[in-house]
Amino acid sequence: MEKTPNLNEVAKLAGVSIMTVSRVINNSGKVSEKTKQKVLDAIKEIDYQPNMIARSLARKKTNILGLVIYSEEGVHPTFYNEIMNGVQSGASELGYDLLIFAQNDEQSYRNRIIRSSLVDGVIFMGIHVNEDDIRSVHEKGFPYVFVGKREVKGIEPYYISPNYIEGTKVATNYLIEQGHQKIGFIGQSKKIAPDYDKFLGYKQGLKEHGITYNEKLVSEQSQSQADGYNAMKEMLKHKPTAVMLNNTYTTLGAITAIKEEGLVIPDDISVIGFDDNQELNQQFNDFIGLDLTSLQIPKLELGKQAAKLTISLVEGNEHPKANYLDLVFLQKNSCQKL
Amino acid sequence: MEKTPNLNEVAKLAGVSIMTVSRVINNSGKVSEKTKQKVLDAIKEIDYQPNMIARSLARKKTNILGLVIYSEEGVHPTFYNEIMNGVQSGASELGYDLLIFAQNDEQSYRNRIIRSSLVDGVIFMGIHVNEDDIRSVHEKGFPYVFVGKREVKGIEPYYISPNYIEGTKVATNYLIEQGHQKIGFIGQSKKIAPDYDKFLGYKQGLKEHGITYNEKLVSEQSQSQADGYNAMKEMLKHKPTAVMLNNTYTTLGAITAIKEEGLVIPDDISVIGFDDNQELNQQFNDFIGLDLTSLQIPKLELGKQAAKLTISLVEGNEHPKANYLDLVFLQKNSCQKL
DNA sequence: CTAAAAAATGTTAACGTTAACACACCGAAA
DNA sequence: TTTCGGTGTGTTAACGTTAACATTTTTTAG
Repeated sequence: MEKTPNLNEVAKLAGVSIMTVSRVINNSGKVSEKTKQKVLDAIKEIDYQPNMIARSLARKKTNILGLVIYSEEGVHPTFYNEIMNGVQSGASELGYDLLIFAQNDEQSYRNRIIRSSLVDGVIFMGIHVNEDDIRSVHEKGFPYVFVGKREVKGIEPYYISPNYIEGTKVATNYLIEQGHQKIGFIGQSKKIAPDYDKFLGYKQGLKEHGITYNEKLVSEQSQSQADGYNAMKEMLKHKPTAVMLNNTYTTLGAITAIKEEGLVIPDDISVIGFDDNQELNQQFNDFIGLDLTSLQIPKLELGKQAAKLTISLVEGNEHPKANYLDLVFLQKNSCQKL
Repeated sequence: MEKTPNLNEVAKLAGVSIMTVSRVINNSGKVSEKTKQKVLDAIKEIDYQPNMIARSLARKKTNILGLVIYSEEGVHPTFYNEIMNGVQSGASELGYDLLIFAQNDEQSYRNRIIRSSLVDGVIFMGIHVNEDDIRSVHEKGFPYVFVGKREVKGIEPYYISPNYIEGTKVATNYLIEQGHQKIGFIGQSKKIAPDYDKFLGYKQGLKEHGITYNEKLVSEQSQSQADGYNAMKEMLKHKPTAVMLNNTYTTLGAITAIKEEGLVIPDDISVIGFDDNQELNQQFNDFIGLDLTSLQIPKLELGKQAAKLTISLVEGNEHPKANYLDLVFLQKNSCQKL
């Protein structure tokens, strides 16, 4: 590997002190136009690039964000990956780089990374984030942000989350306005906070229109296609005219069940899904030739906002602890109709 | 933010010099058992963590790998994301961290990152990698590895790639052994190297068994479900008993076409797909209730190997320029039968 | 018991940058 | 003319670690 030039060599070439070069590079302090030009020429001539490590050491700031991903069985990695792309993009826009950690790292990243001055702030992603990790970071006053709504005993953490409640409420209202009265909901899981929020929004929507909540039209099964299928099979006995689902996977299962019963979407029943996995959803829509109405989670934007919030905290700004990102409710007529 | 302790404070507390502490931390040089214990106690007491930035500066090595992702229109991000997970994991296993760059970064990462001493090596991922970027890195003797087979004029780069040719050859042989003679291939694109390799393997397989290559049974359409659908529609006129496809998307399209013609998989026609997107593939299999035989791209392993190769280069080892990773050929009987 | 070798520890100077302060120099106001 | 304030530049000491060498202490061999 070729040796990279440093400030000293630039300074020598330009016939100035290294501080002057540093000032030119950082656009800080006063430098005469003439000197500036000399320095710029020298930099160009030897193709100088500032050493980020040395800079970080001197500034006590790396301009790097850590992204900790707690992936786990049963959670589809695609979901996090898409958010990660957003985080990367958001960080990049503000001149920050992104360092990735995964929970499965052998050594505890907790000390290795966060406390080793490698990153200025950290973003946590995933459901089962280790509470000790959080406490450890929190106590040091280290800037951190969660992706997704989060409660930790004794700590009020910063988080940014899609507004699931608002999303399903809007969708429910929409269905009701279309004339639906018997609207089902599949995927209410008390264990999974986002799923429970989706359920709450659904309930609120019903309430706003004075529609009585009917337990028979709600299912707790919330994970897989099989869940969606079973739930739908059962629910169809009670003749809903529309159904809302908590994610892409249950939706697939539900559709199978609906078809099996000889019902047609949207003529016999309207379906609104939740796009956890946009690519899957789209490919699937192509395949079945349906253009399902669905609630979109703006994952890219979510990631971006998470990055920006973290950076803002790093830079010492104040923010509310809870931050919500509105969902985009996609209206595709082909799939609701009474 | 709380001030983090440094070597000096540990040294003072333990009553030794900072070098002794450093030696204990790095397990280098000789330290008596007694002193070692004192130092360890001190480290524990003040919860000391080495400062990675300072260490990097002193060692002139960051133990960070850069991953540059050239994502682009038409390429499904899931594919790269899965590889990335592998890269992260492989790097982590060897004590390296991973810094992510995306092509859409405003500033040219080329100088900003790779040449700023932030990373020890870099992995390029994506089809349209900028040749100038490569040349720039290459000339400095900076360690870099491609994911995917790569040719760059005047440069012989390191790359690690799935062995597509071998994969489709094995699959073709398998089909022939099952008794198939009229085997179609969809997705031969001269523009996309992996797709062309897949085609080559198919052709080799035929040749090895003395089966005449029939142009009518090969289609160049290679991207979307629509491509797969159209190609299959056309090809079915020539009555293949089996068909091989280049990716998950074309496979979905082809299946639609097959069903439309009233044919049954695997009774009337055998199908072998290529799993670009494992999650999609699996969800899809669940949905249609078929267990398609398919060629799996070991993306996680591919990423891991890319990381390991890069690190090995960083550490000064020699390697062949081209490195192939064998595909796993999944045999699921339910989908081939004459 | 002594010299030499080996082991344990310490000192100093990097690594490449920036922060903080110091110092010239020049024009303007008193 | 003196003094002040600004502007442009330089000097020095961090930042926290490790490499290289230096020194002290302990062990071993004769």
